[in-house]
Parts: sequence; structure tokens; C-alpha cells
Amino acid sequence: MTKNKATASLDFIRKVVKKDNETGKYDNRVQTRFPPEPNGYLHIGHAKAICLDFDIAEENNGKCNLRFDDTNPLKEEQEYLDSIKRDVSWLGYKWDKLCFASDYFEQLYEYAIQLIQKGKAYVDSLSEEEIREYRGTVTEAGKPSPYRARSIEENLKLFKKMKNGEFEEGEHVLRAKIDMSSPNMKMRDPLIYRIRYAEHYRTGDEWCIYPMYDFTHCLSDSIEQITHSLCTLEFENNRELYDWFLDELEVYHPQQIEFARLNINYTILSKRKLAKLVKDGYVEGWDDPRMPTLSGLRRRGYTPEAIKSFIGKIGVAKKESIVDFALLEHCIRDDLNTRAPRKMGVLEPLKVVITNYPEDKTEELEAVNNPEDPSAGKRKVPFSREIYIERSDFMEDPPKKFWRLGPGREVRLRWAYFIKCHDFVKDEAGNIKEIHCTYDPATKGGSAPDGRKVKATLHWVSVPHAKNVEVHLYDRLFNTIDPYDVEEGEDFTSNLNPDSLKVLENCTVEPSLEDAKPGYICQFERKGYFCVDTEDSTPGNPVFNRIVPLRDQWKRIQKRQEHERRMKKQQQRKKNKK
RNA sequence: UGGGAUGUAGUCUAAAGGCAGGACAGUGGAUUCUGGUUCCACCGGUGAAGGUUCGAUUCCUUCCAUCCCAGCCA
Repeated sequence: MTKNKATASLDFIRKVVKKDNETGKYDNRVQTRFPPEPNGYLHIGHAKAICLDFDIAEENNGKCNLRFDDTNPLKEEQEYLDSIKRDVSWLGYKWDKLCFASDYFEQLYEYAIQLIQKGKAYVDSLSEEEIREYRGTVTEAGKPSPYRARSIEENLKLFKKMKNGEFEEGEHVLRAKIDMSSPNMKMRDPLIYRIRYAEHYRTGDEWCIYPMYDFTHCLSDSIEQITHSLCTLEFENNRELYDWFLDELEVYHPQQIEFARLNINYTILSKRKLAKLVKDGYVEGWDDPRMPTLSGLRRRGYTPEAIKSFIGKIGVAKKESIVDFALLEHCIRDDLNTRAPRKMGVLEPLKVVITNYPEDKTEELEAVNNPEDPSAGKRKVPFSREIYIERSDFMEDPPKKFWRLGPGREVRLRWAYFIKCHDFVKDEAGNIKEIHCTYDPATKGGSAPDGRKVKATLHWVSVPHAKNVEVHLYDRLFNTIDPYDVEEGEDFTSNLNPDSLKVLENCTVEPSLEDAKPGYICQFERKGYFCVDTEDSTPGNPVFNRIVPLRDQWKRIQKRQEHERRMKKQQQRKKNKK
């Protein structure tokens, strides 16, 4: 592992850190921080930032703080704070210090006063709208506020009054005095403090003025002696301001480095948009198993290992990119393949009667728990005259390349016997109701002494021993590769996939699963990986979430066959027209 | 049309003047008591045009495309 890290090429941020260590820029110290605002739940995009911040610190014997950037009392809540701590811990990271920007309010206030005293900040009394007008546009310079020339003494007096609650919200703000004609909009006298008579979830009503992000963030970094302040690309324009505050106040100066945020196709990674899905009831909550939130992925059955492996594979760069969802699926399959015990579960049961098997007989057959892991051992699975198989594993009139059961065909029942279909029964509507087979007693365990082969192996569950369970099949939350690609007048919710959740109530699983505990993960052989839901399950009645289906060659062949059939029809139609 | 950034296979990411490499996806094959896994092979790329150079993904010029900035959000 260490060897790999030494030889593997580093991403551009790790290169900077390495160079800084070589030149002794920060005395070989590496201190990072993960700085979320507690205004929503973390999603997998945050996992990228978390892994970067914590891993880079650890790789360099440094530390990483968890810091809540909680300067906006209108949006922040204790619930979000708790969820963020839970999610970071779940990923397996231990923060050094737990910090809050709100713990720095007093110090920040002092810094603001210093800035005023230096003549680098002033109280502006323009209205919100006027400030916007005076700011100019990206192509036109702004103009100075008439209050820009206030004396230091007046600014000091006014700012203290702001703090003491002597003004209404919006009456005054504190602004940095920089350059109203700067080509960088962020430098046109940015706001430092605004008045808010709102209850802060941590400081209550102690303050009625709250510092803005640009002022707070760089100084928080400075206070915590951060060396490398990693953030996403949209803050590139803010870096000039970040540096300005620290230089003007002549304090310890970390460096901000920006990287591209994570995007994944078929999903949205925006706290605000995800909040809308929750608030408007499109999903059950922040932890709905279809959500790309860490809590949603956790409930779905994704492991921290899979998520970290995914983050490792996507790399770190400045290019904005959209990662294929298939890569995430690959990572969870790859992780679970080696660890998840195999079980048999029939999602859409079809009864099979084995006509030559004694009616009152039951056998306990030995099944391997995980072919990838011999140490997982074996278990006994009950077998009897009547079993369930998957409805899709039988076809009355099998097409080409369908290897499974059909009239006159022989297949293997996993860990059991070869069975051969000799009859089937239909109901009045013409649906297959049950099928009749004979078994070959000589094939017990799954192989024939005469060496004959079968093309297919089916999973099954013994009818009298079957445990009835509910299964939730999840599909992608959005139908379109880019959920934001919408018709005019519509928003991303119009791209929601109406079939993202399919509830199957009559599934049947082997009896060993009856007491499966919430969070338990296994593979239903030939179907996929499943996780016992932590919310909807009750003791003795587990509800299974499908984490991800297994790769399915037959499904692909089916799709191709369908496609070919359609093309043929089209050609026929063209010929007929001619 | 101001400023800041970014362009390498379908997708993500390496190579920092010297054989464009890896992963995912896709395709074909081998193995297999999971149409899973594993293994092998194939597929396919430097945004464009000039220039410097023996040699350019890399340096220079011009162009093109995309993203970010006009919250009292972060």
C-alpha cells in the first residue's frame, strides 16, 4: 500500500502539499479542515471533499478539523449538524478538533474593528437594492457608495451600534473598502457583516450581526492554523478576497486550493435541490434509499469502503466532469462480492411441484455461503416437494439463448437436484400458475454422476419453509442522464423517474433470513445485493432494499433481441411501403 | 464584449519536450453449480489552426467550446 502510494502519480493537490513539505513552507505541517454548513444533509459529492481533506492530512501525518461554517442563522439547524457528524464518522474519519465558526464570533468582531481602524472597512447605509445597483455588472464598473467616505470614528460608532441591536435589519451593513471597479466582482467592496434578528441554533440571540462567508472562512482557517484550505471551483473568484482579508489583518495565511466538485449522471448533487425533493415529498426523507445523500446510500446498503473506493477512482482535478453512475455501482459490487454472504430469495415466485418427490419428505441440503470466501463456511437449506422458482426462469416457448426452464428441459436447482419440466398449469387468464417437474435423485448436491451437463442453475425456496418478505427494488431517481435538461417552464422534478421504487410484497426467502437484522447485507444469488432496511423492518419481518442488481448477461441479450425484432419490423414496413 | 478557470477514447483520470498509460462502460472469448466472480483479448483519445523543435498532450500565438462571478447564501 505504502509502496503503491509512493509510486502512483499524485493528483495536483497532493503535488502541492508534497512540494510545500519539501520547501518547508509550513514547517512540514499539514492541517486541513472539512467545513460544511449545517443547512442540509451531506451527499456523495461531499464525500469527495471529506476524503480529500482527511486523507491528505493522514497521508502527511497531519490533522483534519471538522468545522461548521455556521454564520447564517436562517438556514442552520442542530439536526443537520448531528447528521453531518454521523456521516463523517460513518465514513470512518476521526476529526482532530470539532470547530464552529460561531465560536469565533467574538474574535471575528475584533478583526472587523481592526479593519475599520485601518480604514479598510466602512458601514454602508444603502438599501439592499441600492447596493446591487452600485455594484455595477460584470462588464461595467461599480460606483462608490456615498457612505464610503465615513470617518473611522463614525464607522466604529455605527458598527458598535449595529452589534448592540440599535438598528433594524437591512438598515446598515459593514463592507470592506477595496475597489468598486475591480474586474473581479467579489472585490467590489464585499459585505462583511449584516444585521439579522434571528435565533442562531448555537448562539441563540447573543448576536444580531452575523459575519459573511468570505470574511469568516479565511479567518477561521487562519485561527485553526490550516495549511491547505481545499474547496470547490466556484470559489476561485473568492480566493483574491480570501488573501486580501488575511493580508490586511496581517495574520497567519493558509492557501486556498480549488478542485472540481463531483457530478454523477442521472443524479443531482445539490443540497438545495435535494432539500426540495424532501420538502415537497418526492422522496421519503433525506435518507430515502434513492437519495445520493450519505444517509440515503447508507440506508440503501452502500458501504463506506465502496464509497471511498469510488472517490479514489474518480480522481481529483480542476476539470469539471460528470462521472458515470456505473462506476459507483461497480465499486459497491466489487466490495460486496467478496464479503456478502449468498442467500436464496425468490422475488416473483412461481410454484414448482416435483411430482416424483415424496410428499412428506424434507431434506437439509448443504450450501456454500460465499464462493469468494471459504472462511464464510456452509449452511443447511431445507428442500421439499414444492418449491418456488423465479417466474422469469420459466418460459413456455423459450427463445434463442434462453437456457433456463421450459417444457422438456432440465436445469439444476442450486445446491439441490436436477429437475426436468414435464407439465405446467395455466389459470383462466392464461398465466402460468404452476409447473410440474421430476427430479433425478442421483444428482443430489447439484452434479450428475453420469456427467451430463445442464445449461442453467436456478435459485429456489422450499414452499413450506419459505419466509415471506417485502422487497424494495430501486432504480435511478431520474430518467434523464442530465436531470437539469428540461423543457422551458419545467424544473428538474419533471425528470424524476416514476418507477424509481418498486415494492414487491410477495417475495419469498430461505428461512435463515427470518431474523436478519436491520443493516444486514447479503447477495440473493443471481439477483443482486440486498440490505435489510433500518426503517421499515420489524422484528421477524425484515424488509429488503436492493442495493444494486448483479450484472445480467441475459437481460442484455434480451434487450438486443428486442431491438433486432423492432428493426426487422421497421424494415418490413419500409419494404411493404415500396 | 470585464475578470477568473478548464479542454486527453462514450465517461473519469495519468503522462510535464521523448513509445499517449490505467479504470469504468462496451464487444468477443476462456473458466464457473450464480448468464455472478475471475482471466484473456478487442474497441477507442490529446478542442481547432498555425509556430518553435530532430521530436509537442506538454512551450508560444490565434481561434473555438464549456464552467464560475453582478446574494445582506456558503
